[in-house]
Amino acid sequence: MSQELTIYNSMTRQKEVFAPLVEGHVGLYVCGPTVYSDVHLGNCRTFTSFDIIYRYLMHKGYKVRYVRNITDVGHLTDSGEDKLSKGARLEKLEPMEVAQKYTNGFHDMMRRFNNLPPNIEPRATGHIIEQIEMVQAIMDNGLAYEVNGSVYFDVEAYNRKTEGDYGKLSGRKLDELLAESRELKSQDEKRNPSDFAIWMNAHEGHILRWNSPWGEGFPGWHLECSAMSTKYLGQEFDIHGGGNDLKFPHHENEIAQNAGSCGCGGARYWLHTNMLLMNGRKMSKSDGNTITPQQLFTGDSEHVSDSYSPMVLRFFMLQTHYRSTMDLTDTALQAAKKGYGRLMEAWKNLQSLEGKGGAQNGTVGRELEELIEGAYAEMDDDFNTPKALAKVFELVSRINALKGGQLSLEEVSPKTLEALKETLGTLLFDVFGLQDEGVAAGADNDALSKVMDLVLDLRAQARADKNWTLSDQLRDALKEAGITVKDGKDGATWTVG
RNA sequence: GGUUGGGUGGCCGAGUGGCUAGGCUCAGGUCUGCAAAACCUGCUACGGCGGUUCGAAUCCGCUCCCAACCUCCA
Repeated sequence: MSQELTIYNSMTRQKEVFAPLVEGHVGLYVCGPTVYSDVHLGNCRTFTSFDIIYRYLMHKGYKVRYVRNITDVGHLTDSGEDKLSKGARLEKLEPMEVAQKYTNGFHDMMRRFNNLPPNIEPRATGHIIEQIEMVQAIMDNGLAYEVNGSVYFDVEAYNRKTEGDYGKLSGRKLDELLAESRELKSQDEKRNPSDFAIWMNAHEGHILRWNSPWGEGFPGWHLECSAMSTKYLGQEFDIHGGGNDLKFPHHENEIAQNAGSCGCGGARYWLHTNMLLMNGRKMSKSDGNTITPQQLFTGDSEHVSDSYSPMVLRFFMLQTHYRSTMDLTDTALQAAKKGYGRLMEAWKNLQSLEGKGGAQNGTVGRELEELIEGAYAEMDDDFNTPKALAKVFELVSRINALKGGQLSLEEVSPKTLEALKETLGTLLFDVFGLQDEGVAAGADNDALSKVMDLVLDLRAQARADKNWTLSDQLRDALKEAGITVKDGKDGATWTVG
């Protein structure tokens, strides 16, 4: 499994063979949330995508340093108020309380989706000094100017110096941007509309403020990512990720700040996840086309007919490539719920199988090996989880057929079957990050297990007596209680939910 | 208007110049006391119009439509 990994680089707009700066190590930076309100589903999708990427890189044997920041200052609303300050005002809390509250909520949600924590989770407010130093470095290079205690990045000067680099990530040309934005807004302090604040003067009443060479103020949005990625991953590092909507201006400005402060390259591979849509349109809090993760878990929303657990959602995300838009609809979620259930069922079935063939595999054994290898190979192609999952489902059919007797275990060597248990388990749980929710829901509950053994014994007796009325009554009553009974060749099995 | 990415079977969703993923749904079948599950079979699609090619859903051109970004957003 030491194949080449190819990654789609947004900067070059093509797939490239991944080669880290330092052999065996990967520096991964992902733009984290601004913690001024509850996480929304789009965040969950993005961070789950990167979680799978993180997991796969580790699976490939890389030692990964995964840095994902928390933005808790500098991010302004339309009206120019800091998002954290606004939250503090509305909720009558300290800004740091707001940040902590939503950081906690964010962490909790990440855990529910079974996303691994990053190795470093730096906060913008914890890196004011680094940001001030970066502002200073940019000024020293003549690429920023101060006006009334605020410092602006001089985009035009930067673009001249780098011979037109500004906008290269998002495909924008500065002169076109200028023509556009001139009419939109006149921000008096800027020399140019496309310039952006890297340090902002704190007006009276602005709570978040720090001393700086330019007076009391606070860092501009964009700057924290440049400063913190540099601090923890270096002036040049491997992968930078984030949502598609951050390409411009956030990432474009980050690049400018990195290059503008040290003349260095920053990230070598840029990865962007695509948007989550609902019913064909972007999810947006402002226009009501939105649903919270919590609402999906409980099914309490006009947009869904059923509840969908975190793992059903994770499975749903796996079915779409991270660079494609993902359209959330009730029917699609229904399909995911079914598919996830079938996958977990097959996983359980696999555990009960023993290869009965000789050392040499028959056709079925060889197919099993090819399919699981194929699944891993798909992951090497820009983390193609939908294709990998397709291979897995071909395995599901084989596994179920072996279990059901439609395919013969004589065709599978014990060695192959044992290896499959190992490699499929690794793929499903370590790489995809799925969890078997059915287990958590009761099968490992000792008391319930014993009760169920008893009930099913009684029912088996009734069935042996051809007392169909009683056996059906038991089955129906259990169904009512949320327990599904299935009669198989070797007796009945049961599942919760 | 500019930028970026799309338009695939009933729904979702991959994908490659020819060998027609996968999930869900639906129909038929096997199995079963029944049911469920499972397995098998079927539903053979690529927005429109041209072009390149022996051959294109896949390459090129034009056109229509959609989404995101350009303003806070993963």
